Amino acid sequence: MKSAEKGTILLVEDEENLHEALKLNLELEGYSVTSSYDGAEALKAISNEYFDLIILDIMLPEMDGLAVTESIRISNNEIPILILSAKNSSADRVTGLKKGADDYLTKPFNLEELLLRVQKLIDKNKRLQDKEYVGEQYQFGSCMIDFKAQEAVIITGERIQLSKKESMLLKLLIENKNEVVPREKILQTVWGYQVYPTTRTIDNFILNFRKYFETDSRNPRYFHSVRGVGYKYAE
Amino acid sequence: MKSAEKGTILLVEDEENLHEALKLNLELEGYSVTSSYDGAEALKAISNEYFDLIILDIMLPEMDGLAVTESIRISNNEIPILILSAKNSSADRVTGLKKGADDYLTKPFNLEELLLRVQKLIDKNKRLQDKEYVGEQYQFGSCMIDFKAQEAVIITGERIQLSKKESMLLKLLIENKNEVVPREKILQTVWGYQVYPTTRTIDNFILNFRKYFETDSRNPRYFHSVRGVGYKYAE
DNA sequence: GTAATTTTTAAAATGTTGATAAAATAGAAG
DNA sequence: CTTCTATTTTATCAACATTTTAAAAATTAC
Repeated sequence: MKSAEKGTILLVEDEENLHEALKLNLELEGYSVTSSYDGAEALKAISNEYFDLIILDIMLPEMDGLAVTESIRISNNEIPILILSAKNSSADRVTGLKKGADDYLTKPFNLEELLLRVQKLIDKNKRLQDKEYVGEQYQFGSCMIDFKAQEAVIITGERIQLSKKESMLLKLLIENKNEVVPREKILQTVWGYQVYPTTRTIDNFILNFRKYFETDSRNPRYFHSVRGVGYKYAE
Repeated sequence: MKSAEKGTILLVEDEENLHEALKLNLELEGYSVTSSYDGAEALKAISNEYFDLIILDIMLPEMDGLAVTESIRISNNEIPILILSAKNSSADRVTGLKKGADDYLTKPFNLEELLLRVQKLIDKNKRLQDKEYVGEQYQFGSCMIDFKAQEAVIITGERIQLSKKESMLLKLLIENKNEVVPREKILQTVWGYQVYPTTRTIDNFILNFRKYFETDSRNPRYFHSVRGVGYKYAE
């Protein structure tokens, strides 16, 4: 079954093995993938269906990827296009970008890089379209944190205005959830210090987090200290 | 003289020749370019100026480009970042993208390609910025604002003539409702300043809004200040 | 003359420090 | 293996310093 939660992708690639491999991996990531094997087919699919992204091989039988790109842009469709190409000359990349591609990857490519770029393109475009897009919120337990509003909302309805540094530290810990973030790393990233002789400032912030978010601040469930190293946010 | 029409760029690159060459070419394209030569300097610039894009070399003295990227993203700044790097392993690109870079170019790069990617990043972001379209009228609480007529009508029937800047600031805050709008961004959008060394002008405008629209201006319900960052309109 | 900006002082919020308490850890001794 | 002790590290608190904003008045620009 297709899950379209993360977005829908049109994959245009004529080489069967690569096609299947890509499709599998994209679907594993949660995208819904539709297949095309040549340019004409792709254009047809685009005119009938909505996609969040097109992954387009440049070397296609009959109508090549650049022509497809051009055609899409001429019809005033702003769908993000990621071009795959065996060529790695910058002249080719320039041509691709000029014709209206949004990104350009050279074969052979790293799968993780492809997936990252795919996600970036889709996210950015979703935000362009969705007015009520919420990507900067994080929920755990009975708390919801809105980084854009820089506030935390407890399920009870209580709102806590976070200070800038609180928000930064919180984000850092959450982005590294289930990993210990060393004190030095915290100081470097949030405070911008290179070295600091020892300070109790971080402890105070954690203290506050526990007061805000923990039911039993003596027995923290989310904000753990790791002696000798730093702190860890865990689910 | 700098022209900022096409956008403002912070260029962070320690190698002087490359720095100058890039700067020159970007300026020829019509961008306004500000220079930084190390990471700390860059972070400082970002915190008190507004930019449309950062071009960031990854190899910098002391604090490297990745650390800078991470710091920027942790502080909830969504400015587009284009990373320049001498390394061309996909592992490095993956790291860069993961930390929050938007694009990644490998040195030596084709100038035309750089310029194309720069423009793409800026264009896309500019479109992202005009969020939710706020029509000519907007209502909240017991107030109705008519941006076209530049006036606010309270339910009591009282009419307040808004000045041009009041109207612009109001619109900016409402367009970004429930999000903190940093002072630099306000100055950039409403006043057209890229940098202004401490002014209390914005405060006074907010002060007026609170007088106009809040029942208890000491405990604002709509126009909140977020210390060290900016202001937020919340519903 | 109105709107916009700057200046000024007061007030408030935030972040830091340092002291002490509490807890965790390691090592020694039983 | 347990217990005890010494040592290190973190928790907690309250006082303090610093930074930032509120608010009003004064000045400038249009």
